[in-house]
Amino acid sequence: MYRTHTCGELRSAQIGQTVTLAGWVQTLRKFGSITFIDLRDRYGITQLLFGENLNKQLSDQPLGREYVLQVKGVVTERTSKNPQLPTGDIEITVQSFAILNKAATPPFTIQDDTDGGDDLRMKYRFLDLRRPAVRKNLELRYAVNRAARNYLHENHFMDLETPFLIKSTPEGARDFVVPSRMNPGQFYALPQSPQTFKQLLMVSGYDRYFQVVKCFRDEDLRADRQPEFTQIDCEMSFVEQEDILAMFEGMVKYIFKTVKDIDYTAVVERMTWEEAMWQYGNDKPDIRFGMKLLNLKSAFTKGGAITATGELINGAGFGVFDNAETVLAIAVPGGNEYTRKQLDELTEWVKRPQIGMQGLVYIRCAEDGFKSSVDKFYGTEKLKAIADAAGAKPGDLVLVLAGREERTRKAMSELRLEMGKRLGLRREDEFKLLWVLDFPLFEYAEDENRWVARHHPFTAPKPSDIEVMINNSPVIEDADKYLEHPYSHIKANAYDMVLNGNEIGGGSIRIYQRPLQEKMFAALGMTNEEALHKFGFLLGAFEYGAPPHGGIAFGFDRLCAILGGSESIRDFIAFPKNNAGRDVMLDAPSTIDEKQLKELSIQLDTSGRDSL
RNA sequence: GGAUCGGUAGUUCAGUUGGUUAGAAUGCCGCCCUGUCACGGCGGAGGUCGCGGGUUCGAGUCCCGUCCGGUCCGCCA
Repeated sequence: MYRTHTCGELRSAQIGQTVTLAGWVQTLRKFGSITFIDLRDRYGITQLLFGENLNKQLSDQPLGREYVLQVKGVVTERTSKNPQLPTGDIEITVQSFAILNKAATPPFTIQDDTDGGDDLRMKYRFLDLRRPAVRKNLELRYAVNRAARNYLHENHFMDLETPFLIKSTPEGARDFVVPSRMNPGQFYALPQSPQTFKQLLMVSGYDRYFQVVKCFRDEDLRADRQPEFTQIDCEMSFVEQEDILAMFEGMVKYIFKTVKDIDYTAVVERMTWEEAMWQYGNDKPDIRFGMKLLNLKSAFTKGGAITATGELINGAGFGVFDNAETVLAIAVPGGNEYTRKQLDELTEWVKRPQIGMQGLVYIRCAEDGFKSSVDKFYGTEKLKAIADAAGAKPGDLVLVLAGREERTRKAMSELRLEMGKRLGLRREDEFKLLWVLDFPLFEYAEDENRWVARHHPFTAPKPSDIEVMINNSPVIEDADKYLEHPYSHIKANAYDMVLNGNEIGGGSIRIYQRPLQEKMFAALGMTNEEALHKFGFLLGAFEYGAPPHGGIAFGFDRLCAILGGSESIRDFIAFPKNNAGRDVMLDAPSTIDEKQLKELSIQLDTSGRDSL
């Protein structure tokens, strides 16, 4: 037996017991004739004491950090206890030991505040994973996984596996493809999600399905985006949107309770997509704080939300604002304190290429008046009108951006988040859920002059919009006036779950009737033949009694990262890829040899590349 | 495809307007130490300043190119 206990479990209750431990050497502290060793495993650290009798034997052989050590000894009360360690009241007085394996000096220290950079950590990920901080993340991941499974199991969902080698249907993200040796010149694709399979399972009568499943998308990476990632993928039959929302806010609340011991008793807020875009400039608003966007000049929704004061402003000789397509403002609470230098810095911030604004107008609102960057142009009256319209109180700072609609809205959304961050309003330990509902079904793709599915092509329109879809041709006669096409107003029976400004889940009620699904494919510009070739199996299945159904998929990695208080999902994945989609430990992807290529009937086009 | 920040000892970093032998901390090696737990003390080894080119009497420092990494935009139904 290698061990009787782990390195994390012994307490003063076990004093006097003879135990055997095995683990890794965290540190050695030598004092001439005695030596302390901290022995580490997954469960914790236990101090070992090597007395005079063993010290010579210990010094006679090489022993260093990360050596694998087995010791037998007696649990002893420490003369000086360490309150920082759960096992700090005791130590093991070692009677005999064995070095189970040597270890080279690790390139970085195995501790929470490691001295290793990301690149190095990824190259030696197996060492990085020994660090308690990383281990905690993976433990959290497992806890979330387990909680989700428990909840879904209790609610009669069945975990069913779906294939990874499937058919490429490029619509949306790029597919990863896998060549088929037995079918020369043909390729499988790795699934971007098990979407069609779970719908087929509904047709088959497995009315509650789930899977914690890998999905693959060949797109550029981000801190919160990996080419292979994990979804909690779910589907239900005989449900309406309301049933799905109830079931899955239940799941997320259950996860909160189980994993974080948070009683999320509040009602999960809801907002339409249009409200989200209007009030936050963003389809996944962070509602932990206010600072809503105010449209001083509405081009966004037709005349809808201009306040009485706003109307006063509109077109009343406001210079740059008059010519701008959109003028947006936020009121930053307490922002009056901002110095000129800070405001200049903020102006530079919005002028960065990533934000891309020309400038930033500010109005400091003090008790005794207004001070702004546009004093030259506007009198107190107009400044007051803007401040009032933005809902600013004395002591606040009004920030105004103007320009092209889409860019300005996006920039203001970013600015709002940045200000929220600077003011400490985005607390890591505060969690706010939100459903965003009523997304548009279609998005206009300028470069192709056609409609694309905003969610995916299996999403059902709102029942009230089905007629509009069936009775109108998808053809866009005048590209400039796509907004006037009836299709641009069709709403989807789709929903996103947003947590602290991150989309953690998204889904929809699906189309389950062949004619509507065919109409959808046609609306996306597919010919009948194409539709049959790509999705004939699904259309066929819909002929054999497909039940009404819908579902949702949660971004598992992202959910874990947010619950763990991190922006990056990499530390919640045991073996992640780097920015360029590489596994630096394996050095993958890599070339394959001629023989493999030949078997796969693949010829590389090396023209225009450096020869290898 | 684009923007931006970074690359100097095993590691994390500092390195001034271009100027003598490129530093610190930590890690590593050796010696000393019986109560440490970030142990301590003394000593030591350790550098292709990412790579290539250029400017200069002289380049870690300036310029050009390139590679690698981080973050972001585009992209991600």
